[in-house]
Amino acid sequence: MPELPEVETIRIGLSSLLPGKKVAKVTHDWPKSFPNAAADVQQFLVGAKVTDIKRRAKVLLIELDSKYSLVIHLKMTGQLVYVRKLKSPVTSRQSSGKTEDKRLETSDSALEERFGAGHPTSSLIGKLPDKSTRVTFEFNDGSKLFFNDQRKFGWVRLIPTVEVPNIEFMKKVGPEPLSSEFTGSEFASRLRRRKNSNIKAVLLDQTVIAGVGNIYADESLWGAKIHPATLVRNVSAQKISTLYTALRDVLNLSIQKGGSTDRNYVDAKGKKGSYLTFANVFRREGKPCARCGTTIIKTRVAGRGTHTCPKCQKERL
DNA sequence: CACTTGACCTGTCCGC
DNA sequence: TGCGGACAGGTCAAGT
Repeated sequence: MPELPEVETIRIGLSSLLPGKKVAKVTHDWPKSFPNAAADVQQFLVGAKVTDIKRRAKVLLIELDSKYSLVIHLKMTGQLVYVRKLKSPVTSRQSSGKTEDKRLETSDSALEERFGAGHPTSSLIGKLPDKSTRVTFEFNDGSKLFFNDQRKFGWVRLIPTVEVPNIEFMKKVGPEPLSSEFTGSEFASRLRRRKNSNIKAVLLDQTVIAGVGNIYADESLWGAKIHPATLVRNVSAQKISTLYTALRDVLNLSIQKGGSTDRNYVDAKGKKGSYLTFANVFRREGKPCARCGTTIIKTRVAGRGTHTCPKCQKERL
């Protein structure tokens, strides 16, 4: 579920938390989640300082002063949650100097200050690590970054920063839809390469456009009043132009709202995103369309659960 | 080559 | 209540 807006929200969060911190220790429990050789981790990660956090498509890049980068894909259920050590350990009557208070402070307390306990924007995160924690990065100040991934589809790689553009995914991934160089005409010409596919499958294809997943495909198609199963060759130039704008609008709005939390997604501080309260079709089956009041339905297109307004988005194959 | 489907995983929900 | 199966949906490999 982390799509472009969710990964971008995490990037923004980590950018205010990690740069300058030095990696002290790394542990992991699931080899596929972080397959790098232990020797590389020791040589290029432990002791390295974070210099910058970047994003390309749905991939997060944590750059290090060792000239290596952590390349992270959250796939469906991945989370990157940063927690710092409690500033003032709870006082204990036990003999001093024996056991340090090792509890970590998630952002729950700050959230509860703002919203109250149990508020819908409160954290999904309990005590960390938990059973979904795959990799733990510990920094020299005692703070930690947890890579959690219930379904184990996500991964972390440590590779030389100069090699990042050469990995297979980076070589074939399409342009960033929110980049200022990404024009409506480029959008149209890239879509047209796949004229015999349905338009939803093409939006989801990362080699066509980067970063769009199921949520924003459905939302943008509703915005442009296009049925997701429509073959690209049957979509008018006018509609594609409308879709270009609708897609950028929903991505921008979602970044503003901290992304979409459907099930697992949380930002770098463990906080949910609120975009779905603004969504027009995604997870709104059975509810009225905001434009015409017709009941939103859920079907299957391109192998995915697909949400549409049957009146606004006429099927036209 | 263009395009579609299955595999990778675990947790949750639904029907019997 | 327990149990099997469908479902969630990003990406790559394998299929048509």
